[in-house]
Amino acid sequence: MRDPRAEAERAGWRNDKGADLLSAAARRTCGGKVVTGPRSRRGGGRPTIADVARKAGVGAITVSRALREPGRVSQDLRRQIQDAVDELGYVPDPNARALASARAEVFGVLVPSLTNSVFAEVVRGIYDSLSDSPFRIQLGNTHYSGLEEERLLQVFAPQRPAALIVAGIDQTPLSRKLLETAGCPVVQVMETGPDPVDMLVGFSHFDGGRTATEHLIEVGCRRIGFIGARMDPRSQRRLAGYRAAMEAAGLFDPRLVTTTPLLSSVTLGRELFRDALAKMPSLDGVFCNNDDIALGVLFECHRAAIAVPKTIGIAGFNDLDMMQTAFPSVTSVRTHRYEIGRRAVAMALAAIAGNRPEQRIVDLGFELMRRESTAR
Amino acid sequence: MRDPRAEAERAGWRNDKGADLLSAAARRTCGGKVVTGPRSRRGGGRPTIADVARKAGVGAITVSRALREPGRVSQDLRRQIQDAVDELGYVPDPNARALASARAEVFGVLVPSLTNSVFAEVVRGIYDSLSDSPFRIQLGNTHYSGLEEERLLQVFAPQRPAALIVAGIDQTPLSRKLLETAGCPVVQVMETGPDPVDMLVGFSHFDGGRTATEHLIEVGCRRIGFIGARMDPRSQRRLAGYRAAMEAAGLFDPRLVTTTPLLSSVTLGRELFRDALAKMPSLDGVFCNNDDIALGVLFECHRAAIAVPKTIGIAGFNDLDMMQTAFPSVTSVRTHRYEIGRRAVAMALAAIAGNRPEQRIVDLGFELMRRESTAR
DNA sequence: AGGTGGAATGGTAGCGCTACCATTCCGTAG
DNA sequence: CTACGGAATGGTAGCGCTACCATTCCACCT
Repeated sequence: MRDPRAEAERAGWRNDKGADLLSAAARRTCGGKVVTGPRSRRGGGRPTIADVARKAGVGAITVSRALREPGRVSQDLRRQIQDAVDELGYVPDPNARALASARAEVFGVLVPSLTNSVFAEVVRGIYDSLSDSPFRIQLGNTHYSGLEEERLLQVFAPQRPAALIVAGIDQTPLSRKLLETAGCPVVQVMETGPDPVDMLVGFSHFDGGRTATEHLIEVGCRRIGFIGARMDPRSQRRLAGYRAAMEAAGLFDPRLVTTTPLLSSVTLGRELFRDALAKMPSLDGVFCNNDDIALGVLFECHRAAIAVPKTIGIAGFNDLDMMQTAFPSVTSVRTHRYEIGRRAVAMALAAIAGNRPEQRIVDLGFELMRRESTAR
Repeated sequence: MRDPRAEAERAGWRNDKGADLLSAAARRTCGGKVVTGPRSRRGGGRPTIADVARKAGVGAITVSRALREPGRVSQDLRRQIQDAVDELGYVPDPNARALASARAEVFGVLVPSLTNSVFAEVVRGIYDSLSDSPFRIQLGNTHYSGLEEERLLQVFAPQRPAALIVAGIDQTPLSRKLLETAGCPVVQVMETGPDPVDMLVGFSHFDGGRTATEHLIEVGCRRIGFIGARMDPRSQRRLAGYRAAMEAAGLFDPRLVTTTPLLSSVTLGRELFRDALAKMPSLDGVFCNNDDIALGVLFECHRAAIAVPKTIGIAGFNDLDMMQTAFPSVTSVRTHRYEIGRRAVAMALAAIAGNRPEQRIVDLGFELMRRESTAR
């Protein structure tokens, strides 16, 4: 199974010194002076655009054009060049291309978490939308940190990406400046707001939080707790929506709110719910910051034999698949994560192509999924 | 808030024709002949290594060395150069660097899914391990398809990545050849096996499946079903482990096995469990391909008032956080996904540095977490 | 004093591609 | 018939960096 040639190649990069000695030995000397031939192909022997041009009997630049703007090359040459490309197995070097054109075919994507399934789905939408394009994706994990976001933008910008997609609208001033001066389309995602850096696709977390809370009030809950983890700006807005609904109904009480900066998880949801109950045993509803928390609440209700929705109504946020299957099924605010990713890419591609979307701010909304957990 | 200069810059790339006209207007003519000065900085005015060299009063190559191999430059110059770098805000251009050195500071990472939290955690381990290194990450989603994996490898290879990390050991022959001839360290992850392309970090899915099944047998289950979705090679090996344990105990019956090629989800787990029960109502245990499925089974048991573990014991795979919090808590095979990502990077970095790990195959094992769902 | 070897630094020549012209060749208008 | 303009193609000169030598300088030996 093992290919000895490949093995030898691997040995090459294992130790650069070894490789140096080899090439030194292979060097020719002539009359005491060292004469070096043309530098041996560092690229590992892959064909270059010049090889294709030679084979097709045209200039290198024509090959370049045939590949990038086929319309500008006559059909005959185009076919000839394509044949040469196929025969040689030529693949353009993206690094050389980026250097020469001062523009890399890369989308920079910054998300606060790779494991939070909400962002994972946005990222999946982005990947799926770009899989047939020449664009690669450079993904960065900001860990919900503005400073980390700044750092990553400073790493991404020098690569001159074709577009940048970032989560949220609460960039630090430096991050915002980096985005503004990146010289490429920028799409902020997952939220909505009046003043995007460039383009924006998302929905209103405030409205989502308010809608879910209003629903709990409608079905007869009165002492409705808010349980939230990792209170990032989006969670804060959901909390604000909750608060607005509660205040409008004259039901708000700060003791109803239980939050933590810790990263969200089902287990943490259970613990926070226990804290909330200890603080306020008469709770008859909870709006959870997200579905992980809601699931933790649901499990604790099972464990403590608290009837859902009879004793306590539960509403979550995001509508993960499991919420419809849970027992009882859990009311949640469905958000269109995958579609946000797709839309962000579509807008960026349009801008790159020169026709920016007329609508710079796209609100994809949300949908309240009423289920058993609030059916009272 | 809006910076008009940035706005203008954006207008520039909106329409290349516009930019062309601008620069054409700025071109000087002299005696009827068009004279172009040195090509205007396409890079957008960012400082280059030559600017730093000039400022520091040294050769460009010395700056390059000071940045990449500080040990080979005297301390005086090093400081001088660092000052110039700081003052100019110089950041090396990764594209130029990759072109000149025929080696990009990029890790190529191929996973079958971005939303499956198992791979998300591997990816997180990889990102966290590389966040302080100069290496970037190029992530590819194979969608559990061998052909897609081939396609992505053909995209990645021309970029001459510093290392490749791929999920699984079941590459197609072409993919395997691409990996072998990539000329960089290759780490296969998530599984173990005798014949890696280069290096390997993972665990035995067969043993995991067998161990979970043996545990169900030990606690007294006899008619133990296997429920699995998206039967990728790893799922197949878990199934094989299940089968081995069942056959060893004289309990195997093909009607106990319920699988589907559909993508795994909690909802699908519930449906498959209903199918399994319809086929075999006397089921007294289930080993689930993964925790999503197990959760679906658990919810269906709640809904159908099937006592867990009394009537049916449930075991899952991967031990997601929620399994310990579920009610009843669910027995699962804990796998070390994050650590696999970290270890893969550590091995690749060691190989890049020239000292390949003595151990090319690392088995990180797994741990059976016995919980209420099998406490009979 | 001359030789030797190593450390520090620099010059040159590309890496593979594309921007920016220049050139050629046609069809059409004058 | 010539001038003109546009379409198709090519040549040249880099993009910003690093590999590969060459050079310098010094300590240390013989």
